[in-house]
Amino acid sequence: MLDIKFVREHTPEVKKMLKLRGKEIDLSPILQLDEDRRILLKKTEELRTERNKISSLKPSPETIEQGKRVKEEIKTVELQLDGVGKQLEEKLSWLPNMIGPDVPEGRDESDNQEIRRWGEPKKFDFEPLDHLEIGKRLDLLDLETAAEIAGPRMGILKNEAVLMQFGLVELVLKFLIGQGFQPVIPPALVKEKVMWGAGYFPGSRAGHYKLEGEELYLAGTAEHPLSAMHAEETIAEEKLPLKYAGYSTSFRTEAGSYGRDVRGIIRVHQFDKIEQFIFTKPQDSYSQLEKTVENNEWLLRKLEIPYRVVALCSGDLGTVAAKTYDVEAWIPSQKTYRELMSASNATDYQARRFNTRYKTKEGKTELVHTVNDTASAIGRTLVAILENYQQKDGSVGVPEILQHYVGKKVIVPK
RNA sequence: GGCGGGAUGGCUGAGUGGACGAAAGCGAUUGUCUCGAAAACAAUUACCUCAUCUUUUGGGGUCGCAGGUUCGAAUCCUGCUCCCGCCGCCA
Repeated sequence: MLDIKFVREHTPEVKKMLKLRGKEIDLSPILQLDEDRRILLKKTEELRTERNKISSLKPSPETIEQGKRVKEEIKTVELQLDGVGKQLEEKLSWLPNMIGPDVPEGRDESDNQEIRRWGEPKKFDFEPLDHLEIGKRLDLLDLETAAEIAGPRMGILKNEAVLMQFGLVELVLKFLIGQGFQPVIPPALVKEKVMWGAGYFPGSRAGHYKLEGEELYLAGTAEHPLSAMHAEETIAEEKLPLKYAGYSTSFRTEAGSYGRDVRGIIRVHQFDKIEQFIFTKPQDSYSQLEKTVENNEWLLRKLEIPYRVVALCSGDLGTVAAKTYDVEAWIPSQKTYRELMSASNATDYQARRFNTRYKTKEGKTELVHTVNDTASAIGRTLVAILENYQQKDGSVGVPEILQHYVGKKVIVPK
């Protein structure tokens, strides 16, 4: 969420941000509500001052009579103030974050800017199969049975794919622990206020599952519970940055993605993921963002999967993100790079909603910044491995770093 | 799921209608003392917010949360949340 004071004092910049993001939100109702609220606040406080004065006097029939009158007035004004305040917050919570420095301007995905590439896409002397076909032939993936059990966009991982998943989890967690991250398995069910605080509500409500009869949602990513870990807290400066590596199953309705990535497990309702989440001092958030991306690159290099790093343009940026890098792996069957990881600096947008602050050495309390990045979206990582390591005879090589987890160098048809 | 107990400042904990933003102790910070430290003594020690002549002054709010009663609520009433204990169930 943006600071209303900031919106008031930097209205032209906020308008420019909305334009760059391609959002059509009219600021005038927000500014009007803000003004109304401040007038009502002043009025309320004046009346309260009066009440406090009266009630500090010795009670007499006159003062009690006066107090009764003031009480009624306060009631009316407070009711108005409350109403205006709620409207303001509702409207304000739809505004996306300000755009960070060096974010390329653009309308959509096609304007994203490639930052760097690593590795050469492998030349196959045969037509490479897609991961679903490979998974079927090697008995690693079963989407038909999954569909019977749970409907479309679901998957069953089997055999070596399962071993690879656990291998990846261990590999990535150990690496991140070495980088100062605390491993965490957070709840996959979260309260509405968590979804709101993380910045996904109200905007992305439709993308998430709500539990019948409960005020709980299935987390769409470990980012949701992790972002709330220090809500309503003031963290000591020397504890920052606080770095968490959260492992969690993630759930997405994928509403609005009809027809996209329908084959295989690139886009499914349920997947497992390790997420990097960092609470940091404001001045360090952009450098932390770069570091998380380096961690992504470490993994893909270890797996020897060609990738590129892309900076999202203003129009493709998510609501909470001031800046986002996507790390995309080469997918041979699609002859293109596909998003595996996504790193964002949310600056103080989430911290303001959660009221997560830190105390500086000078004794001032300020909002922290939050940075989040996939460490490994395991399903998609498996896709990249299967496709890039496939061989002409139908077998799939196991990346060297995972061989000891899988117990073999090559997966052959059973 | 049932029954019982609880929630007050960084911590422990007092406070059952007005003088309470809140006793006392601990902790922390500063000072005196000391070569230095400890001890002792003294002082300071929550946060949010609005306005302002913006290292100033004044106002408002905050005792788990939300309502209510009252001229006046940490204190009374209602609902909720969370924590602790016992029983039940259970991986």
